[in-house]
Amino acid sequence: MEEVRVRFPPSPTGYLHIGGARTALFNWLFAKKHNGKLILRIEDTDEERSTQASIDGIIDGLQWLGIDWDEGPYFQTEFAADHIAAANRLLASGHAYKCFCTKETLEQKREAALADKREFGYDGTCRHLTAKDVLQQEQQGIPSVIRFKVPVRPGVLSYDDQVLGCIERAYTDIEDFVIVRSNGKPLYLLCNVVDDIRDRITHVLRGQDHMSNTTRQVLLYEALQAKLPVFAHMPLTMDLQKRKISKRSHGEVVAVQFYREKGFIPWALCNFLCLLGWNPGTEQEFFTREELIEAFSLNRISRVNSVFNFKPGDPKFFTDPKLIAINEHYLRTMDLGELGDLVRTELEQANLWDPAYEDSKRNWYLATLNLIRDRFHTLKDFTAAGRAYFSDEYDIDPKPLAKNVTKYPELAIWLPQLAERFAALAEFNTEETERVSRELADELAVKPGVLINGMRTVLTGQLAGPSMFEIVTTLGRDKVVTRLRRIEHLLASA
RNA sequence: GUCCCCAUCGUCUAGUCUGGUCCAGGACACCGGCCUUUCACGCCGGCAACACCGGUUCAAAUCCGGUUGGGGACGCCA
Repeated sequence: MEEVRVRFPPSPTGYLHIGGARTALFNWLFAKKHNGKLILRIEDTDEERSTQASIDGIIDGLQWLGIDWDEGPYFQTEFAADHIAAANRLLASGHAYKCFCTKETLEQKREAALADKREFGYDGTCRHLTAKDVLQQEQQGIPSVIRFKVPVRPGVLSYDDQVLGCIERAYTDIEDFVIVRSNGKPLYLLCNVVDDIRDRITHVLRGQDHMSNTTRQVLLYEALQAKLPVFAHMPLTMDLQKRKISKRSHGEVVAVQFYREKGFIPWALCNFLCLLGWNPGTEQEFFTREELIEAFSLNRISRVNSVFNFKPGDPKFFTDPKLIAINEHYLRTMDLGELGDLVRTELEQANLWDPAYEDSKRNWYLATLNLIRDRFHTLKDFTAAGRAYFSDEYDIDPKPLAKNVTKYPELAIWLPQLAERFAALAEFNTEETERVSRELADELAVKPGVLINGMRTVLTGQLAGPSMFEIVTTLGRDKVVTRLRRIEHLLASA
């Protein structure tokens, strides 16, 4: 059987956004599923808008997501000779012609047609120029573009889309499109096809926004006498207002980089993205890489555009809540060693990393992550809400401070008393610490919760957290005693 | 304006091809309850959808037609 070869061809005119990442992911899954190859091809023929920073950002984003490719990155501009040769072949075979209409003229015609609410495609002015006319114009030094000559045929052009089924379009609805600029540089429509033919691409999996390109490109394949790849157009990703998401109108929330900065687990993003416009046909929602590759298939891609559900300005839903939920799931269930590596990066960035976490304190490190990860949303929480586990310098959240500490001024005496009992304990474990805590509460005739919640606030700075006596034993006697003793300073400064 | 695509809970979606097992299932979100030393964990429960009209049929979310709605494309961008 023929080898499956797919490609991801981003244009380097901005960062990698989630729509592009999803396209890359689907291609990657398809390649893996069929033991095929994924080719990364940077389509940089738009010299004015392509930037090195974009190229770096895209590659960086793909690598972070774990989407690897088998060939490339190729750069489209390196194959300019192929594109020009193809254009000349089309010219020679009568599939294309030179057009001397100026941009200005065409623009005027377009505007006039638009104003009259008429069809505004190219009117074919230069299509029937004789060889003599062409020569004459060229001798006068009039610049020209090359246009593809859409065949005059009755009926419709059709291709079989793996997602949408049979797609048809009347030949008469397709205008003669430009394939080479007047400066001699070939355009996307042509370059893309020439490259796909050269790279022996068997399946073109891209967004539905390319559908009108596809009909024209089918014509190009035919004229170049190349075998048609299989096409599959996937639904687009929209915002809540059903607008196609874009960097320009949505900003960083649609950038892959944003999720990296916000502490998302790369595979969680992949898992979320693949569920946007695809489903396995079962109720499974979480997948390992192997499971997802196994489950993936083109015919389960949805035909309907999906909404990336985020509300700008809402801090709780700064991105799609389902993405947050999936991230939380992985945070809670993933292999502790792997989580340890991810959190290490966070701690290092926050200057909280202790090399001993890799050896002598390894067990403590992993046990602590396991204890606190249950209530966290992103990797950033380990250095924010979880800071007190890794540093003695942490802030007390004002909310629990008011609710659990300043509301009971006597805690300034009680907690140091508790500290002394902890210090005197023969065994510092969950049972013993709980026992003496309840004992003291009893003697003081207060509810244990007063002591316990006050303790949580002082020890961790947080309103919520794991079971108190798990926290106490995790932090260790020294830190607990020290922190409980200094409550007076805390209250004085509060 | 022209062409193309699409239409199930707030969101992601199952079910549509092969009509009956669907007074429509799951997940997220939301609401309520439970657990509890807290809670952002966990458990249990609830709310919530077949765009509309017509046709075919014993039977339609499912097939057909129309309407409406949404999206995409219409560049010497990719």
